[in-house]
Amino acid sequence: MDIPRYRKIQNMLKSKIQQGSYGVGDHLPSENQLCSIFNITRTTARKALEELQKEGFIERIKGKGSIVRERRKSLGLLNVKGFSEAVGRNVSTIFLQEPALRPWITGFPFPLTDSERQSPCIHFERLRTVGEDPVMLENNWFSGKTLPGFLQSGFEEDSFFKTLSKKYMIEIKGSEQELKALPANEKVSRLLKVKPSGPVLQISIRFTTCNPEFFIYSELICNTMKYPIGNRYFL
Amino acid sequence: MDIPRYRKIQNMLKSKIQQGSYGVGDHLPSENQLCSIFNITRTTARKALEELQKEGFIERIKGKGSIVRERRKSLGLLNVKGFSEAVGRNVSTIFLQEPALRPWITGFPFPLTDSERQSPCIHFERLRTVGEDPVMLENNWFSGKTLPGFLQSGFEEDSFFKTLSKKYMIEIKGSEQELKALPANEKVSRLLKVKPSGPVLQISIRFTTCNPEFFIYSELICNTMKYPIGNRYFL
DNA sequence: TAGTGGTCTAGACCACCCT
DNA sequence: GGGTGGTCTAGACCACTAA
Repeated sequence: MDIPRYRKIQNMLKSKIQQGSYGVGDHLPSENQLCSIFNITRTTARKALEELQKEGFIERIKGKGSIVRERRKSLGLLNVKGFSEAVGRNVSTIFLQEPALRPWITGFPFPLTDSERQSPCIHFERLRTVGEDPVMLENNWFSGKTLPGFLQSGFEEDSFFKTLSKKYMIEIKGSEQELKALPANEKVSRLLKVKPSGPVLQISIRFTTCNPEFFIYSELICNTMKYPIGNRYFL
Repeated sequence: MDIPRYRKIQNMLKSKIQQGSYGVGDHLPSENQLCSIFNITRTTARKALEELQKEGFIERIKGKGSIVRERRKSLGLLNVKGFSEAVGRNVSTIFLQEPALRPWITGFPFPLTDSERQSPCIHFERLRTVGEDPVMLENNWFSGKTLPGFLQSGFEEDSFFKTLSKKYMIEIKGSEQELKALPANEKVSRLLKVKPSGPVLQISIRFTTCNPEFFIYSELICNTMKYPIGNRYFL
């Protein structure tokens, strides 16, 4: 395998947290316990836990241990992950435009690379709802050359990011975001059930991936009145 | 000293970047060079560089080196830092309410601890401008018991966070944020020169510090039309 | 081929927390 | 006092980059 050992352990612990095997406030195995369980050194065990801390799943306290954090109810952790990892369960998604080859839009706040400009992009548009409430209008664009067969096959587990990871081995490495409060235009107002010119939050994101020439561009327009956007950061 | 060696090196490199000794695209010393310069092992050198990467100052590329990143023009890196570290130089600050003991406000999205509720808080309000443009209305609250003498003495280098660090040894360890697009009320509209009910971005933040019982609560209201809020995140 | 960052081992000492 | 995470040493092998 070329997946590092710390990442396997990190992913295993993450699934256990997401599935509820570890609840909020629970202690994960300590560094030394991980060492003996997996036959690794503390450096490797630490790395797995540090990554989980960076992702916001746990808090690490000297003398105490690694403790599962409370996940706030807001549309959280927009930093890197997609929608479904962020909120609870009663989330649904409607495709307004199915994935297809389309020209790049202009006016996006991040510059495209030369190689991206040379050919059209794959684009799709989705409306995300929580219960009965439409909450977010989401557009995604990326170079059409990098993901062969993307238009033919569907999403894995309805998740764009899981599809990238499982089918194309593309992992998100980071993101740049730009936040703007805007008045809703007619379309946004209708779809998100905001009154005309009512305030909506526009989040423009450029995701960087393990392929240094492949970026994903997203624009999220959010009705934050009922579901504010949550966000955590650790040093 | 109780400041770890990797942090000293990290801070030294950070100052050099901020002062321009290392420009965008320049290579920082490699891990091995740092080892021999400072007589440390690679673990320590790596830690210093990894922290700079987390803060968004450098990018680390296998086979190439640690390269100073471009800083975007938007009000960047709101994740953890204050205002002055984010934008360029022509930033000014007006106190609308000087620091004083005041009762806690209600309706803040983060719950206060019992110990915080028991006594009034220190609060101040500032208006931040870039050039001629008022850009952000900032309110800060924190427990009045933890920072003796705060009301008597001024800010170091006009920076709240530097004052915390230098006078009280309080370092920011992380933050939780909540983002909302709101219509401007009369006061905000007047101060930020937004039309009445025009959209503004409200960022509510709870900063966690090295003192686990001391939090700083901030509310930023931003006119994002001309200066969007920028944000970076790395895994 | 030499240099870079990424991963990993096998130890060590420390401050801090809890009992 | 025993366990936890935080820091650090002194090595090693690897994949990747650039000359």
